[in-house]
Amino acid sequence: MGARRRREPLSRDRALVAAIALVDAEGIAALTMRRLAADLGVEAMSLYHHLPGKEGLLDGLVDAVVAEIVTAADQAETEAAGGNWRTRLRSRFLAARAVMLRHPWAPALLTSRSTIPGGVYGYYEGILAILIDGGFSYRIAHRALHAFGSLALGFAQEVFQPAAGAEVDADAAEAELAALSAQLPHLAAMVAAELHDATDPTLGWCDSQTEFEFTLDLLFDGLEQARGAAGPAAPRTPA
Amino acid sequence: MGARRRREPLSRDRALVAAIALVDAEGIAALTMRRLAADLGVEAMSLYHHLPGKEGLLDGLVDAVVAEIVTAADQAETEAAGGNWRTRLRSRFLAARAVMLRHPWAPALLTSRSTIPGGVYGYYEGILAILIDGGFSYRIAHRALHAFGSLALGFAQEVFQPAAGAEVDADAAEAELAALSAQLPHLAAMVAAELHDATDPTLGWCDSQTEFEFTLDLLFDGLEQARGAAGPAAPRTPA
DNA sequence: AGATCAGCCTTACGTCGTAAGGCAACCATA
DNA sequence: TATGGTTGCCTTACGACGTAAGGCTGATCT
Repeated sequence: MGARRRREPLSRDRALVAAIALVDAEGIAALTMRRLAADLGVEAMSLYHHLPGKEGLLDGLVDAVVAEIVTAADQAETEAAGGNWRTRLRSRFLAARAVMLRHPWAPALLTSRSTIPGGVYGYYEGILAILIDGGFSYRIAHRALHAFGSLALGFAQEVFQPAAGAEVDADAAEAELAALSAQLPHLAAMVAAELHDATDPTLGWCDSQTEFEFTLDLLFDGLEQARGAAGPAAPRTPA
Repeated sequence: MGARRRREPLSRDRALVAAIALVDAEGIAALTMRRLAADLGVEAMSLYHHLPGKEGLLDGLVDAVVAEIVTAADQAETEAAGGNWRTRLRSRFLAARAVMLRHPWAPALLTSRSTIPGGVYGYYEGILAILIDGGFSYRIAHRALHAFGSLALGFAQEVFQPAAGAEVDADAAEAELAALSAQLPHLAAMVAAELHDATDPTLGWCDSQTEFEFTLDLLFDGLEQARGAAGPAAPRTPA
């Protein structure tokens, strides 16, 4: 209280909130020190009193996303309490995925960072606890963590994402694939067979909920088999 | 033959070869139009007579890597001819992985591009052919492709890569984890249990051959189960 | 010999991250 | 109330980046 300040003073938190809003709206490329400052009604260099540079800003974004994941996942698992390990892990991963869908820039940012955000340790601790509680050895649980990979944080490795805003040339891509069907018969046949509900006919056209959950179940099935054994059913093929 | 030219003329190929050499040696951040030109004994703008800008250069790098993968994978599968679908896919994926190990910058570059390199269509056609030949439906084969994700191109989704050159603080990290063991008991226990042969004790410490193959086998096991069925063993958990 | 042209260079612009230092409003103290 | 420090923001400036526009040079062709 008291007389209001001439303007709300800057702070690390205010900067991060504005940065997330900016990146959600216009993509990671729009996040510039100058632009962020402008959005805050301030000059670029003022940000340096609250953030240790651009890299620090990006680290802050990552920390924020991880925190959002942890919150969502904890809540989701609370709601799914009492289930078996599959159900509980599913709840966590799908909650994480919901966060990622809100922040499409997050996967690329996460995978580009070279420092591990502090929050993920706790997150993995939670996953690990579920696995151990589910009867897995530390050995298998460790490998399971690796196998989950980015799925644990809510996103699939979409090796080639089709760029936002290229949706209208559906029949153009279809024609292209038809032209290639001579050299790529299986691919053309598969796309033809699968093109019933998909609207975006590129190779990366369906990181849908279905694909995400299918992969998850595939891994869970494999893990279930491996739970007591030394490894997967056929860990080695003869050389 | 004839009198040697004053200097070897520039070309798209020479530029790409130099770019790959530069990036292999000093990382993707060192790849600058000016720097690349300097390596070629030329001015930056000269590159624009052979390449359509920086993005085009990166596209060229991606195409080159994909071509290398395709070559290696084709050869590997030839050597493994006659095997079952698992063996043949394994050969391809492990060959791709060998390529990635030669170009550590490739995964990040691949996942950051928004256009699909032309060569991957043929690559996926080959994988698809193996799956169909192995008795899978187009439906399951399609989902398998998604499930493989980046594994098909030879790299695991290493969400947090520990930055090159941070190897010496092994016991520092160990001490840190020991300090955290109170709050992260399972994680600490797992690391302690698994820290027999690993030398780089961070969360991302082991994208080793073992983890890669384990994940692969996990997926193969799951797929084997799903081959005739409509999906994984327990595709849905009760809501 | 003169014209054409590919290949390379020079110069310059706008944008980026950020180092260095200035200035004005606030607070505690006397 | 005067004073001196501190905090918070701004101004200016530098070097690096990608690249647009246009100039020069030497090989090739008629």
